Amino acid sequence: MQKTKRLLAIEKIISEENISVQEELLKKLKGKGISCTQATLSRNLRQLGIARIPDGNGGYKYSLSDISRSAEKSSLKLNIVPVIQDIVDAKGLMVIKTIPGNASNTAFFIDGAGRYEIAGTIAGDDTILIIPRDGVSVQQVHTCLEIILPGIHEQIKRKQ
Amino acid sequence: MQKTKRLLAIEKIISEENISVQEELLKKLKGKGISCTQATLSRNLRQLGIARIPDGNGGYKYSLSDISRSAEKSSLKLNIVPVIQDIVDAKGLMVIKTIPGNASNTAFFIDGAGRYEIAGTIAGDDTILIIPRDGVSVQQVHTCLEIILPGIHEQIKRKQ
DNA sequence: TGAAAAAATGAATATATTTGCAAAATAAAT
DNA sequence: ATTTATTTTGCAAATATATTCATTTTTTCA
Repeated sequence: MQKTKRLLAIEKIISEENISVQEELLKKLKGKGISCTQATLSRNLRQLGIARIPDGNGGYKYSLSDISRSAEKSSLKLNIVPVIQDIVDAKGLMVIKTIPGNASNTAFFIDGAGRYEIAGTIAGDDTILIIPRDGVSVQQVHTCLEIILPGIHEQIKRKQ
Repeated sequence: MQKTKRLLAIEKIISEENISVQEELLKKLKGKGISCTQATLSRNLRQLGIARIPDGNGGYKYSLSDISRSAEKSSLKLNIVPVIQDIVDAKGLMVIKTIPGNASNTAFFIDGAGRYEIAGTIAGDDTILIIPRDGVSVQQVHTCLEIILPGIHEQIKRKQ
């Protein structure tokens, strides 16, 4: 799915570089082999909650807006990451293991991020099933998880 | 000072109501007896760090961006303003007098706002020296201070 | 699978925002 | 007080962004 790929790429570029107009972002995307029109970009930015904010220096830059950022900064996240024990891909789905009793908190948090890539989650006591939206690869969901819970993959590696 | 009054009014309106386009804000201002053109408004919004962000509902609204918001919400501000006794310009610098023992808190708060206009501050017990960045006038620092600590000039006037 | 519905997209256009420049207002300096 | 420098402002024009509408693509459902 072209759109998901584009949304991810947009988020990534926005968070790494200073983009001040959409045409600029358009070119960066083209550089990554992703192309669309400015109109589509405008719509995508709105969907992602990305805003054009004053950069404090007389200019502007695109940036995740308060809402999306607050989800990102949430200290909850700090509590969530450590309870995750393992992530296994299976049948195009993703299974997350947590320490006992923590699956539903974690799933709730993941749901709360409102990511496009994730169709839904089901949580038991210590296991969460993540169902990617059709057309979204498990790899894309990994990327997405890393966005929601930075450092998560690194952390799992350490545990193993 | 017309501009300061307008900046304050803009902040207030933005934080109380949902404004989605500048013309709308222009009308609200007119209703309060403050008038300017949309061009000026655009410039003021940039100075204030106010951005047009997706409202999560398919629309847009103006909102203080993260930086200004964190400065604004701080209840610290309410404690800071009253301890300021006087502001005197001297030699292109600015000297702020506080009640005894409060200079360093206040300077810390001002530093925290991360304003471009201010190169740095030095605080004693009841006196702060504010050093404007090269090319920044004392007048600009006044405007900037009013942004960081709304109502501060009004308050000093009252004390005198 | 094939038809119907929904979602995504581009082209062109409408709307909104920003900016260059000159004039006006304000502050600084003599 | 007058002149000089700085800042602010409005106007008009330039840019940038959002939206409409028609079309294509994708999804849903029988």
